[in-house]
Amino acid sequence: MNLVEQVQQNLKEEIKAAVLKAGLASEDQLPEVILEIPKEKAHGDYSTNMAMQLARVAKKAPRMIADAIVANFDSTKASIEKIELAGPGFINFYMDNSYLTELIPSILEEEDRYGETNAGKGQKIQVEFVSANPTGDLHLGHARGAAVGDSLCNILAKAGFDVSREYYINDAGNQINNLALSVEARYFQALGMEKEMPEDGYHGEDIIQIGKELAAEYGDKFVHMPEDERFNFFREHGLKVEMAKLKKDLHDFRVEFDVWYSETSLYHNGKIDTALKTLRDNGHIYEEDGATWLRSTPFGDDKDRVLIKQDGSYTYLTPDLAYHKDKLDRGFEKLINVWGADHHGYIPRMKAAIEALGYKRDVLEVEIIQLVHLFKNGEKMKMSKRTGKAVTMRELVEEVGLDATRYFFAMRSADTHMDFDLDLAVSESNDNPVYYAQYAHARISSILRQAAEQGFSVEKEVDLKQVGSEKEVDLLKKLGEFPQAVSDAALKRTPHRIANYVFDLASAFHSFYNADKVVDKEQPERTKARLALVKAVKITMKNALSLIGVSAPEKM
RNA sequence: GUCCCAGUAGCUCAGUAGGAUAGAGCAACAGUUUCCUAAACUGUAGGUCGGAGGUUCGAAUCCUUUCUGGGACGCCA
Repeated sequence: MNLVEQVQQNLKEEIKAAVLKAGLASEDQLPEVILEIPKEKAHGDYSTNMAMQLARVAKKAPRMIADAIVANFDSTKASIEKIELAGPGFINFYMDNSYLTELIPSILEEEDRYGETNAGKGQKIQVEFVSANPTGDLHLGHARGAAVGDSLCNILAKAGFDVSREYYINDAGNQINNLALSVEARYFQALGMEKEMPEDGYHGEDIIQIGKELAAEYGDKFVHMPEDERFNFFREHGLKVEMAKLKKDLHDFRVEFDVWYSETSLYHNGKIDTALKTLRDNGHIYEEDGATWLRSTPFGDDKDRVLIKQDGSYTYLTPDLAYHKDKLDRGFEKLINVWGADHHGYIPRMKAAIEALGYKRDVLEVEIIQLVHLFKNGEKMKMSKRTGKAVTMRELVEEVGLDATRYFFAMRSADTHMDFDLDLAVSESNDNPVYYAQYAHARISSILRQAAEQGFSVEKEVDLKQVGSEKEVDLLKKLGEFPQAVSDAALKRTPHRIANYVFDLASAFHSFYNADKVVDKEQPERTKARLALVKAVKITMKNALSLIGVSAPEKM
């Protein structure tokens, strides 16, 4: 438990004690003590609505209850400077904030580890994200999914979850056949021969490129090859090239996976059969119209789902549910799937399948990534995978820059539609929030460099009484909130909160910077204390930025 | 037609498990540099939280209904 949590814990205990002492409620009637940080500074550092919560139990007016609580409150045990009653019955606590300075040495000590919490209690959690078909370039929507998924994983890990990041490769099924036929067509075309693209072919630039490369390397070697042999080659080759490209693009986007899970492997290792057997044993399968169905409606699905089609092949759901069974068999207690908005309707189906397999439906959580609209010169840009004119993730990063792209995706809550303003993201002006945060880090680096030139060094043991100006206290409070922000973002699966935190911290720092001078030869003791403070900010900023995949530059 | 998501300042978005006078950035307006990076800071102005009912001490938040925008409703993946 860190310092701030400790102080909050003490305060909660004392509130509880006061309520009991005042005889307002018995131990088992006592609601959980809710502490909040008031928006308004004038309302103190913390406030509680305990008096209002107790109104029903104690059958008294909230103000009277609040009076009784305050009268029985022992201020000496909880770093309280003053208590006030306000509004309908809020109790506002003004802290003796000198304890906050203790944060400085503790952050300097923890360094990279600062912000780690035990909110996840080591729970084994698996996050599946991106999982785009290897049939073309990653585009805008995938980029958002990748940024959100990766940030979420970073945050979960920081908050004490045991996280595995996985990518489900759809390397089986129709789309891969279409990939093979598309590559084949582009290959023939590269040789100057007529060949039609398949009906559901992939028209991306990348497939044209593969065709050209094959033509250049092998000439017309494949033209004369038996058709099925040729098909197999194009299939394998297309898959190989697409996967390599996918992995590289994601790596360049600062996204790494622990497991790349092949759909095809489920066909070969019998896991689909096992899953089907389980469903059959549980009595959730029936045959009709020459197909095999999952009776999913009892588990909240709109209609039952086909698992094995008339032609004997599986639907998309079948290997996917086998994959999810495998995840659970591997011991994960919680599964998070990060899906695009177009898969929204797939959720009840998957949850039903999980329940039919004998697990609790709540082990699966789905985070939906809403659509991204790209704006340039105030105009909305169209995207379509079919025509191949989509803006790819690579193009986006090349144009906008990696840090700005990651930050822009991280700063919005994932389940709302997003307008991505290209002009703003590209601009290196004060309009751009990415640089605002990075600039704080660069500024601190600059201060530390100059302090070093003047003979100062950052020490852990400093005279903490030197720290106490209004801006310093604000900054310290922000620093202290970081672990809580991490826990919160993790438990609520809301990575954008970390981006908000980054912004708030930067704001608190810039404000401090303009009010208080750090390096001052006339005041060596205060300088040392402020250097330590500023170094703590630098550490925290870097830690927070890294959670959302944004770099922390020393210079700008 | 059914289901899901969204609707908050001119624009883009927050809003912490129902709390106090709903916040921030940009845009607008007015200021700050003999001083560690002005990619910064300080201040002013800007709102019927889509509309209407309801639940209670108290609602942007929960419930019902309605309007608007987007998405999903395959033996596609």
